Amino acid sequence: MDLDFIGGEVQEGKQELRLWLKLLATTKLISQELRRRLRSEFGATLPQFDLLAQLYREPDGLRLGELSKRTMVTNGNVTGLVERLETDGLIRRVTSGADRRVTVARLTDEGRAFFGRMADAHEGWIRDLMSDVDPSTIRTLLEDADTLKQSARTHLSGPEEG
Amino acid sequence: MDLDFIGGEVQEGKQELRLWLKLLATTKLISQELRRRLRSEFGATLPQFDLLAQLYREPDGLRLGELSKRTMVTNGNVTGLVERLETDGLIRRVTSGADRRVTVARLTDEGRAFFGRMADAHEGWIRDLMSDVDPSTIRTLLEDADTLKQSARTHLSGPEEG
DNA sequence: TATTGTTATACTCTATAACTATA
DNA sequence: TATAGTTATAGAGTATAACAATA
Repeated sequence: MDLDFIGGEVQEGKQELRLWLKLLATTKLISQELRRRLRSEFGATLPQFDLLAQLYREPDGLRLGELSKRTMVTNGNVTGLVERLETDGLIRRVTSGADRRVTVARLTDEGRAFFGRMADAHEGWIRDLMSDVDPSTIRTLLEDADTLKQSARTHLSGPEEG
Repeated sequence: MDLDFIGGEVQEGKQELRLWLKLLATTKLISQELRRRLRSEFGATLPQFDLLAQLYREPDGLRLGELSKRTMVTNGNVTGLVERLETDGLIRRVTSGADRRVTVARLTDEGRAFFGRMADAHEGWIRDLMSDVDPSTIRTLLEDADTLKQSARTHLSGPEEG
């Protein structure tokens, strides 16, 4: 509320805003490119890719609620996403024996193979898009982005657990 | 293409992917929070906020094509966005006298006042969400994110100019 | 009563392409 | 012919809330 200047140059409070706008523009640029390629080469969307990636790491599958948390997609919308992927034969839903309210989704063999191919291509695209950024900057960004994420998570308004 | 190890620890090629996933998760987390607050407190969406921000900086307004480039929204979709905002009385479209194909959008007085309030709140939310990140990290992130953006822009597949 | 997942709804965004009018 | 913007359309994502089955 008092003075916001450092060396008379920049308003400190504005730096956060500038950073956010930059981050938003950057991820939007990259996201659009990846979306375009995912669609044209694999007929997939980014949320679908994200959901499959979560299942790829979990051979035993995940409960839909857990999938919802990890992908940051609401329960209701996860149902829709999962349905489309199941229709495509990439994943399968199984009702748990222990607690019959619980549904577990897991990749089918076809889904696993398909995601493997897609993830390889995706990784190449990312590497290509970042090819002018040197490794030390990549590492720094990774760390700093993590710090940022933690900070944001701490200051969410909703009843998040973290 | 040869060896991908640094100190035997991490595959270098994977770091880019890790960074991307982290960035995506972070911006998604923050975006969702901002979207929630923009909607509940101002009845606005993020793309609308972005579009208004562009016009806020340009008192003389912007041609729709230019607005489309800056917001990274296609021409056709800019029309829809602009129409909603015009209906709300926040912006106005004027056909250029010189070249009658050209339409210029600019903020109304009401739109300017409204965006001013919204931007203030928005800036506060950002500052709050980033409050655990120290200023030097903010600056580093800003620079590195810019490097990343430039790299991505250079390696887009489409016929982009930059 | 609380939890898990589904259904329903309304709105917005996204992508593509065909179209109109100007130039 | 090329450009600026509009219209049309289809498909997904997003948010909210009500609901059914199960615990």
